[in-house]
Amino acid sequence: MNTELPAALHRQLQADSELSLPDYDVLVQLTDTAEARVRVLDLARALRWERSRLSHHIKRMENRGLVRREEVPGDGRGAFVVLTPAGRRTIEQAAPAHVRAVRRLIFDAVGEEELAALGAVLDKVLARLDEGAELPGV
Amino acid sequence: MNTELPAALHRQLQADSELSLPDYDVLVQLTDTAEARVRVLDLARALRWERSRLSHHIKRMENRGLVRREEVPGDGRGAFVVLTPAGRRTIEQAAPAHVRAVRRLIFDAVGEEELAALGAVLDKVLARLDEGAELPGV
DNA sequence: CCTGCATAGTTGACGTATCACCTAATACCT
DNA sequence: AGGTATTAGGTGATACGTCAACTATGCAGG
Repeated sequence: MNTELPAALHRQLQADSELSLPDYDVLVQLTDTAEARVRVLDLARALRWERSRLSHHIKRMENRGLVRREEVPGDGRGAFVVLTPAGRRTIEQAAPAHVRAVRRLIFDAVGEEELAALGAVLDKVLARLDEGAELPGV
Repeated sequence: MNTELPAALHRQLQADSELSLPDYDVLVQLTDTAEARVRVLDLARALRWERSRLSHHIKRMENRGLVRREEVPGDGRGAFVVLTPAGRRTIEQAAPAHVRAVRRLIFDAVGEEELAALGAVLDKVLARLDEGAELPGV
């Protein structure tokens, strides 16, 4: 399921818009903030992505005109990622169908109490992952 | 979780062997069959992979000497994927630590009845995915 | 000031995944 | 047999992710 569910959502997005699932995740983060402007590191944390991955992805999205980078006044190292008007238009156009797809594939299928049980299980495994972050000793 | 759990298992495999998680999955399928020899299409179905993906992956594994292709006597189009001795050695050496990691991250954390609940939820969503295979209408 | 270290972010190389398309062999149908 | 459709599998282009290494700025202690 952890491959086929994202794959299905990805295909739906591609069919209805020019966005990939990761594109969508990035844009959601940006629209969720007041200024549609986020520091790269904060964005990486919110998405639980590596900085490197985000950097590559932002570059691709920048080439397509969905976002752009901007300098940070106080800190010469930092960078903002900023939603462009085109980016905003794109996600606003793509969101409804995506939300419907998520509802149809998950929430219509599962039921509330099951969902809670699922959440509990996932949290436990995530906690395991965090505590054993230095895995390779097993 | 669907990104970080595979990522953790992947890192563990890489640390303890020269295998990636997909490599491991392929090798498991091969060792699970009597002759360590499987038709490409059967392998793709068992892994729930696209033929194309499998073809690319087999080529990479072939270059590393883990598997090799073999002709099918009756059918000039087909191909077997065959486990090489090196491939067998590699997976036998890698499996114990991987099994331990899976147990530690999942089965130690979750508990039997929760696991059953999890399975039920995943099955429902998978059923949704199959029935709505022609998604993009939403 | 200046040396050293930490932080923010980028880059290049490489493995992986998908898509659209291609080739060759087989099956089917008359 | 001859023509068409189907099936098995492979390929090239491109996007995605990770790792290791890099640049440049900031910052702290002497």
